[in-house]
Amino acid sequence: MFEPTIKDIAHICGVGVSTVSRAINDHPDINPETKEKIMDAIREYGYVPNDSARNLKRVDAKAIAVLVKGIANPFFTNMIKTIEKECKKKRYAMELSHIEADEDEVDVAQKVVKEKRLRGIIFLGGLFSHSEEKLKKLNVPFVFSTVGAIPENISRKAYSSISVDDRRESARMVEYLIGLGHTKIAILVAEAQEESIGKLRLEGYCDALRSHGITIEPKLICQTQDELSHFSMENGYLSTRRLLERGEAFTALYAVADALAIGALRALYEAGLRVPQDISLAGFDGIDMTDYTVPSITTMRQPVEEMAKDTTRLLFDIIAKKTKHQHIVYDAELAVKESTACGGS
Amino acid sequence: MFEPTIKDIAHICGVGVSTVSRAINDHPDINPETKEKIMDAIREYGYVPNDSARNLKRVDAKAIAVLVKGIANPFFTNMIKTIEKECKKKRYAMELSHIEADEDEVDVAQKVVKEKRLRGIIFLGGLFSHSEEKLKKLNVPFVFSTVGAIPENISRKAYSSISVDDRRESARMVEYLIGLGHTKIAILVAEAQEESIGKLRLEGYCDALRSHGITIEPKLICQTQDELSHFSMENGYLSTRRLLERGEAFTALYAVADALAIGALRALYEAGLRVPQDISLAGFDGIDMTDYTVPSITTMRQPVEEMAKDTTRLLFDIIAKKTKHQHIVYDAELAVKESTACGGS
DNA sequence: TTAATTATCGGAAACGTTACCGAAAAGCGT
DNA sequence: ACGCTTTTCGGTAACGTTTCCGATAATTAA
Repeated sequence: MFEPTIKDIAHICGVGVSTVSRAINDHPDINPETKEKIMDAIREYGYVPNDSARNLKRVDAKAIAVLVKGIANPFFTNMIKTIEKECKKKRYAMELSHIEADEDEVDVAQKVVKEKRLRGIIFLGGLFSHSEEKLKKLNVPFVFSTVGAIPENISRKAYSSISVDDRRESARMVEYLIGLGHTKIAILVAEAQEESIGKLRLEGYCDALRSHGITIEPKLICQTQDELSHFSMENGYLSTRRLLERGEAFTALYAVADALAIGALRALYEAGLRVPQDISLAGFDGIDMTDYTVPSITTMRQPVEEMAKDTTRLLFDIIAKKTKHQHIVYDAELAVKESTACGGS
Repeated sequence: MFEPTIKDIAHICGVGVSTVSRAINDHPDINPETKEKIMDAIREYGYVPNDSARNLKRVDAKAIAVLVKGIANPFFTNMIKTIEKECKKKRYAMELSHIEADEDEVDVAQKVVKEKRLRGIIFLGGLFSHSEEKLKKLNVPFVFSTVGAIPENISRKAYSSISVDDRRESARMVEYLIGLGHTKIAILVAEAQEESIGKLRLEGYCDALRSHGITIEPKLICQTQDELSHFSMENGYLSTRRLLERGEAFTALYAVADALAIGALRALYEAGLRVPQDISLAGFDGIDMTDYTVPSITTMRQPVEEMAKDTTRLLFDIIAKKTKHQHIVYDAELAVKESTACGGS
C-alpha cells in the first residue's frame, strides 16, 4: 500500500514541497489556482499530513492535555466531552490522560508536556498541593478546573482556576436543609485530605451548622475510606451503611457528590428508610442521573458546560497571550427535587 | 527554560547519540556502566524523549486508536478504562476519539491512522456497514467490539470481533420474562437501523416471542427517535412516556440498554406504575448503576472487563502477527434483580 | 603470537514536515 | 523603457530521534 508524502504530492503537481505545505496550511503566499490543483491531488491520492513530522518541526504544535484525577465521577465525563468539542473547533488536538490515585499529577504533566510538546494543560479534579517552583517547571500555561483550593503559598498569578465556590455553595445546601427544619444532618464526604474539594465542602457544612448554632457532631461526619474511586456510587453505598451502623440519629443526609448520593439512596432504601419522609437526601454537582432516580435527588448544579467552555477558551487565550491568568468563580444552582422535605424536631 | 535533547545528554555524558538511544530503548549492545551513567544524567537533567521525533523515525510506532460511537452509553466508559490500562501495561499509547453520529467511522479511522501512524484500531459501538474494499484501505489490523453484526459481504477473515451474541442473549432475556408469565412485553429500542446492536436485540426479542407463539405487537415496539445519543437515560425516559401514551397494555418492559432502562424506570414511576408489581422492567449491558436504582434492575451482564482485556490483547497479537483474525463470542449473564417479578395473565 | 570473534560504541543518513531565504515573474508608476 | 514593489514559488536547513554500518577495543581461540 502506497502512502503518499508531501514530496509525492509536490512531484505529482509539479511544484515544490513548500508550495504544497503552503496549500495545506492556508498560507497567504499562494496562487488560488495552484492551491486548488494541489488540493485536488491531495484528495485524489488520499494524502494526510504526518502528525509527528508536523509537531516535530512546528514551534507551536496545536495540542493541549487534559489530566483527570478520579474519572469515576460522572461529573467529569460531561466536562471532558465539552472540552473536546471546543478543542476540535479550534483545531487543537486534545490529549486525555487519567491520573491514578497514587500518581503525582505534576510529574505526569511534566512528562506528557515534554513528550508531546503540548502548549497547555487542564487539570480536572484531584487535589492540589505542590510547590510553585515545581509548577513553574511545567513551562506551559495551565488551568485548574474543579480542583479544590490551591494552597496560599502558590501565587495566584501563576495559574488559572475555574470552579464554583465549593465551600460557600456547600454551606448554601446545608442552610437549605436547615431551613427545612433539619438539625441532625449527616454528611458523606470523600477525599477530605488537605485542600481537596471534599474538604472544602465539608468546611461549608461546618460553616452552615455553626452559623445556625447547631453543634457539629463528629459521629454524623462519615468519611469514605476507599482510596481508589472517591466519588463512586459504591463508595456512597458502603459509607452510608457504615454511617447507619453507628446508630446515630439524623434526619438529613448530605453527600458531597451526586455519585455518593446515588449510592446512599440505595443504602437508605435497604435500611427501610424512606426518602424524603424519613430522611432527606442531598447531593452536589448536578449530574443528569439525579433527575432519573426515584426519588430524584436535590443537588447543587454546577454549570458544567459553561465551565468547560470557559476553561478551554481561557487556556487558549493564555497560550495566545491574549490574557493573563484568571480565577473565575461560578454560581452553583440549588436544584430542589424530590429527595428533600421538611423534617427535624 | 532549557529543554535537553538527546544530543545534550550525549554531550554531557561524553558519548554518541546512538549510545544514549540504546540506553533509553533497552538495547542489548551497551555496557551496563555506560547505561547507568546515561540514565543518571537523564534523571538529573529531566530529559524526556520527544514523542514526535520518535514516531517519525520509528517504523513501529507504539500506538493504537480507540474509536467510540455513542459515548453516552456508560457501558463504554468501563470498556475504555480497561483498554487504557492494558495499553499502559504494554507501553502502547492510546488515542481516544469520539465519532459523531453523522461521521463515517472508517473515514475517521483512515485519517487518524495516517496522521498518527497507528498500528491498530479498536472500534467501539456504532453500527457497521462498509465495503470490504474500504476497510482494506485502512491497512492496519482492527477489531470490532460490541458493534452489532457485520454484513455478510465482508469476509470474516478481514477483521476481528469481540462481543456477546446480542440476538441470542436478548432472546434469553425475553424468554426469562415469558417464563415469569408475561406475554404483553414491550420493548424499548434505540438505533435499530441496519445491522446495529439495537436491531439485533430487537430480533432476539422477536425470536423469543415467536418461539413461544406470542404474536408480535408493533404497538409494543418503541423505537427511540433521538439520533444523537441513542443509549441515554433521557432517551429512555422520553420514549417510555411516548410508549405509555399509546395506551397499549403491557406487563413487562424490556429496554435494550441499561441507560434506557433507567430512564424508563423514572417514567414508569411518574405514571404511577410500580416496578415490578405493575410492570416488570429489564435492561441489557450490566452497568454498575443497575445495582443502585430502586428497584435494582434485572439485566444481561456483559463481561466488560474480560471483553476489554481480550480486545486489547487480541489487537496486539494481530499487530505482532502472533495470530490471525478471530471472532470471540462471550456469554452474557442474566442478572436477576428486583425489577422483575411474576406477572401477566 | 596472531587471527578471529565479540562487545561496545560513534557517525551519519534517514523519517516528513515547516520556515526561512532568496529568486523569478508579474505588475506598477514614471 | 526603467526601476520598484508585489506576488508566487523552489531550495534547503532544520526539528529530535532511530537505525544502519562500520570502527575500535577487548576477548577468545588457535
